[in-house]
Amino acid sequence: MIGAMADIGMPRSLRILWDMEEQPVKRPVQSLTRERIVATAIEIADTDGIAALSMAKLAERLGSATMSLYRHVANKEELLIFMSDAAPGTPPAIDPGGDWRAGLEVWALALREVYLRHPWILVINPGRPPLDPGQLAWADAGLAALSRTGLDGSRRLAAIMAVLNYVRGEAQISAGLAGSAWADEETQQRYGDLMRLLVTRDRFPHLAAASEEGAFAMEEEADGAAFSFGLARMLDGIGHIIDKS
Amino acid sequence: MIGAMADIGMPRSLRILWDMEEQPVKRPVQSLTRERIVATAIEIADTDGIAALSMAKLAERLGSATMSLYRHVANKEELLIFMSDAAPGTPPAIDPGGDWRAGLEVWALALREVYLRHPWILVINPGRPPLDPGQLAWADAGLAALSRTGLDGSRRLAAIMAVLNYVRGEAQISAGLAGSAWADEETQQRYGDLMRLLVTRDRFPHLAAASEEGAFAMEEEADGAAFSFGLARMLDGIGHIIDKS
DNA sequence: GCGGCGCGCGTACGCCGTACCCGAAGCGTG
DNA sequence: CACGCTTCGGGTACGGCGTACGCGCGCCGC
Repeated sequence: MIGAMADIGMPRSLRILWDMEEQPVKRPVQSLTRERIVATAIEIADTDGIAALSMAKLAERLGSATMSLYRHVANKEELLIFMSDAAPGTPPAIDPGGDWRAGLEVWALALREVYLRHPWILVINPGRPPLDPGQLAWADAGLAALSRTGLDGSRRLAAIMAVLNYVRGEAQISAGLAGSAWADEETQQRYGDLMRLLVTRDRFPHLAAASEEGAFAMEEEADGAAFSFGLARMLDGIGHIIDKS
Repeated sequence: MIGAMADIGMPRSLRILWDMEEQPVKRPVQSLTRERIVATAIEIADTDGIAALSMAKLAERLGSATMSLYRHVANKEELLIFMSDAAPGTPPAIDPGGDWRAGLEVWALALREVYLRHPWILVINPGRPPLDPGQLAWADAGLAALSRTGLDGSRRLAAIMAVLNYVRGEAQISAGLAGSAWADEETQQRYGDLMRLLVTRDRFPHLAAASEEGAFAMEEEADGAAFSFGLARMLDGIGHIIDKS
């Protein structure tokens, strides 16, 4: 099977990821392993941001020389692929027999949590469809929630992709703000002030109207509220076609 | 007013952006202008990708020395902010009196087009809420579509943010694939083969079930279809609360 | 005429990813 | 036991990046 993959022209990174699953251990003792490298890289990216992750810094944290890393990863891009396969962990177990909406909501919330804990996943662009074991496991978990809904296969897939896209988009903005200088409360106060200053009725009439109704006061509350609202609308929409099918 | 902004502690980049609007021209002749720099930077990022945009390359394209750019932008990060303000252009004019759903759909499609034309917008993380004139104009256009729906201000804002988040998430994945080696048809064929090879019933039961129903054959068609499906679900969900209000 | 200032530029520095080559240790084979 | 091969960790070196800093030129108001 692995051979077949090579024939098809699977990228090196994916071959390694799937090989790993097939033949679990059987390695000689070695101080530097891919697992350790990837785990440490994730640590750095989580705490200091993806921009602070350099091969030199990573090696220093591992107590090794920079170039030694290249025994285990082909280059930095491959390291990032390994990182984004490992970081999400295992998806929540969704009961295929349970309520589809509750299941999908759990799934979406877990996914958002992953993105908020590892915001750099949203920044590194895979440039290819999800084919690593990690991503497929998450897709499978999402589909589990919809398995008894009567939707056909392509609809089920389209539905979880829609939810995933929404979660991804929201998380990216949310994570971007959380990790910046705009996170603290005082600066958010300033944001409201600036908004009221810049949004005038003649320039942005509809924005001004919403602002006068207190839209931006609302926005200052827990950002989870905005996320839940959008998610609920998406689930409403999915429910709409489930009822009709 | 500009003074007030400075008092509040507005970042330099935003002050420039809004200043520009207030006092239109009145500049001496100068060969290097911020407008020209930003426009050329956008050109490079669009055609060669954001990774290919360096200050040196930009200067070369402009026929100037690298360090001359720093007379007009504080640093590269500020340049990126200027770029993402300018690139989206003016939003489509939405008739506030028209059908809200049609209006929002036009808005979402235009937004997606912006993201596909300038994929780098999705990669650079603003790290702050949208406060530049460009972003606010788009928000205003989106809100126009909902102005007669009976939703209150914060709901209208939450609704367009939900749509924006979805569009953003979808565009990011879609743009990532479009610009990669997986774009051509032959490789997509391989993607289907790999999928069928890796997705086994014991490992990913629900994914396998969807696959057997031809979910991945469907996925190979125009990616616009998947986008429209998710957007329709989101709009269905928004319609659901409009009807109830 | 002249001082100041805005503009474009050149040099230099530290950090980045990584190509390339070397030495040491463990292994099966003669 | 000797030997070569393979595998692993490391060191050096290079080109490219963003940008701090200082210089000279030309235009402007006085």
